[in-house]
Amino acid sequence: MSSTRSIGQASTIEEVAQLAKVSVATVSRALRNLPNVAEGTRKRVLIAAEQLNYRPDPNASRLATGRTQAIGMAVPMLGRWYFSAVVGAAHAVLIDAGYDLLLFGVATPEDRGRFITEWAVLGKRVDGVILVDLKLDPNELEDLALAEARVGTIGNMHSPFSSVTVDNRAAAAVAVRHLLNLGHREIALIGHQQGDWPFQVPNDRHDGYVDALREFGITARPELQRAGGFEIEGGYDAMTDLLALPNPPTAVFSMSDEMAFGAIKAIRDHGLRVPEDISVVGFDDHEMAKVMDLTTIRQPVQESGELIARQMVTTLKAAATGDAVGLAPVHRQLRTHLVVRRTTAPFSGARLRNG
Amino acid sequence: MSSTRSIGQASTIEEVAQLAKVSVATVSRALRNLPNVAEGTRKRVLIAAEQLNYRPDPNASRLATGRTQAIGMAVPMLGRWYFSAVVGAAHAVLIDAGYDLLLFGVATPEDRGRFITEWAVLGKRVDGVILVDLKLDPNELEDLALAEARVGTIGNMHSPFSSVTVDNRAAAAVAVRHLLNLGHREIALIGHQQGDWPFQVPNDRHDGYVDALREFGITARPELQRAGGFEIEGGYDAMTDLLALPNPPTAVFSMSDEMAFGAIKAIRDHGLRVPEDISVVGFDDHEMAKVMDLTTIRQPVQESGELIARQMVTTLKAAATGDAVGLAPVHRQLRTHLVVRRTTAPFSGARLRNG
DNA sequence: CGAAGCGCTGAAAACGTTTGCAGATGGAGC
DNA sequence: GCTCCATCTGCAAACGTTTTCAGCGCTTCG
Repeated sequence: MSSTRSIGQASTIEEVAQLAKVSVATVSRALRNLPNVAEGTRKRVLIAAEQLNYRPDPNASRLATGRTQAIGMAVPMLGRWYFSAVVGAAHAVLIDAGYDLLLFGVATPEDRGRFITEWAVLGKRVDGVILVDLKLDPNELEDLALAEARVGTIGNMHSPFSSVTVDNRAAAAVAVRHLLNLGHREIALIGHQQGDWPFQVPNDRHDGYVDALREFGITARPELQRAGGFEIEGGYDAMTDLLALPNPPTAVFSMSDEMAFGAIKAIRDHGLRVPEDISVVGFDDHEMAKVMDLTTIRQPVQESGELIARQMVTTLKAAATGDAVGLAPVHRQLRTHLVVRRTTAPFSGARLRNG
Repeated sequence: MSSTRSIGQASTIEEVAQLAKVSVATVSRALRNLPNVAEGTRKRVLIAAEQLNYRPDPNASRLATGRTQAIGMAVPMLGRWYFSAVVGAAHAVLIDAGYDLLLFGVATPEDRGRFITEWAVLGKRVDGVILVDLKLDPNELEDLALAEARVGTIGNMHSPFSSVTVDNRAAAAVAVRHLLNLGHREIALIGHQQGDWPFQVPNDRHDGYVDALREFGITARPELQRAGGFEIEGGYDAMTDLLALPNPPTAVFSMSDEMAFGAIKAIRDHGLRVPEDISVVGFDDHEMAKVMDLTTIRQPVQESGELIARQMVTTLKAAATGDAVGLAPVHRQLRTHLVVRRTTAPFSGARLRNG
């Protein structure tokens, strides 16, 4: 009985060949279901392989073929819900298609550079790379193109590579417009990043915020815009600062639900109520948004991960078969929509004042 | 200016050798900082390598050495906060130590088997494997041992392998005792799993729940124990069921914070208050626990990930240098503690009744 | 009956490293 | 001057696959 599941030593294709009384070439062909091997032979090989519990050494394959059957995923902030959700969804698709998934955390622009040049392009670790919310600079784009890297992106569109995006600018505008329509005029923004920031998404959402305000004849005021680091804590701190303003905002648009959660907590800790005193709208539709009754912009997170993974798989298939048309990048823009829950309410008419 | 960062074609060790006018063997040695290469030579090689932007092909290295410089992480439910936090923490350590991180989602027992035998043991993809919350059966243990696999585990202790754990049973007992001390007697459990379940952790927490009740002379009642799938939704459903009982519980211990969040939502949707009507205590100290004011058991999630990763790195170093004592497994048990917030309160004396 | 074609198989050359072994060089000790 | 040793270097054999090319035996067709 132990014979059926005993693992034994790793065996080589050579041993399988001997046992099946064929050459290694034939074993290789038989196991990969190539044509041109007689049915009887294939069966003998399969039996021998089974008996020896043979598994081809992926490193040898990779060396011989130049293909790795692995794809890399570059992700800023692995701990954030959005990213782990995307990775989880992509993972399922990739494993299913027989690819290994290598994870690469990209916290800083330098990391990103290292990742792209050393790891992805020069280091032959993966057949393709999925970039989540990373904005590439022209040099990096060129490097990747020169290396004929297979790239898919989520969050940003880079025209030479397939992408899955949402219209962050329009979606943010929808969120802010919702607040404006409720009568709010002093609307803060949490998540704004000043200066060079290696991500595009926050910039787009910022633009949407400005757009919506402008429609109502309002110019965005810098003191109402706060960085939040896209974490709960950062949202909390940003909101705390906003509450200390002489004229605190009556509504807040947060670029991520997690920062919104922190903001809500800060508001409550301050003795104020959501939405009666301050309205809050987030972005993501985080799984906790329902629990928190958070009004937010839903974006299809899992679906994005799945789609880009699937796209990557087809791209690689096209590359393998030399199908040029299959290699053309495809860009998909998925829909978002506003989910109104209970953290937003009409402007009461009462303005808060400090000092 | 483009010359400094141009990536160019991947170059082989052969070309570096020619440029530096030495043999490939010397290049190999020089780049790996082996002794026995003259300083002048090493410099020539470094310059040549730099100039050609050379990076060794990892697959060729792996084939030649049998080492992969990669470690695999097996994780059930990639999307759950706990797991992504652990992965994130481990990732940082591993990348830093020069290892690649391969992710492997293990949703079912079959997955786990496939992972262990085919992927980790027979497939030479990784030098070591970190198992998060996976319980191995004796066969799998034996397979891994036979293959001399380097294994580290989080959540469960398997004596032949290094581990980082917490005392789930004792910690759960602390949580339930907290409720008992507040006067609660009808205490429900969310997260209980019936039948064969491939994870140990829930079983331990279940035992702790039973332990604490027994100390107070209470026998755990099956109808108060509900599975919750360790997700928000599951917690919501479980709580909804509990609320429909003729005599609903006055307090709930949830095996994870996420299920606790769902439970709280269910209680509120039912028109009841937390903690006035029902107390809730969770497990994890999820980053949202603070926002939700959830009383919970804090466990050192990031620290666990870091520690097991570090342990893996030292184990592999020991294996490489043939240091037998360094290979001995080390088991670390980290402390948990109860964080009392505001979802627990003394039993009011009023029992809820349905029907 | 010979040539051509087809289906199957095997020999051997890649793929790009690492490493055991031996050789070359030069200095120290006698 | 010779031996010995230490230091450095190169040759060539691995590592375990894939893939090209040629060859073999049969059938088919002219």
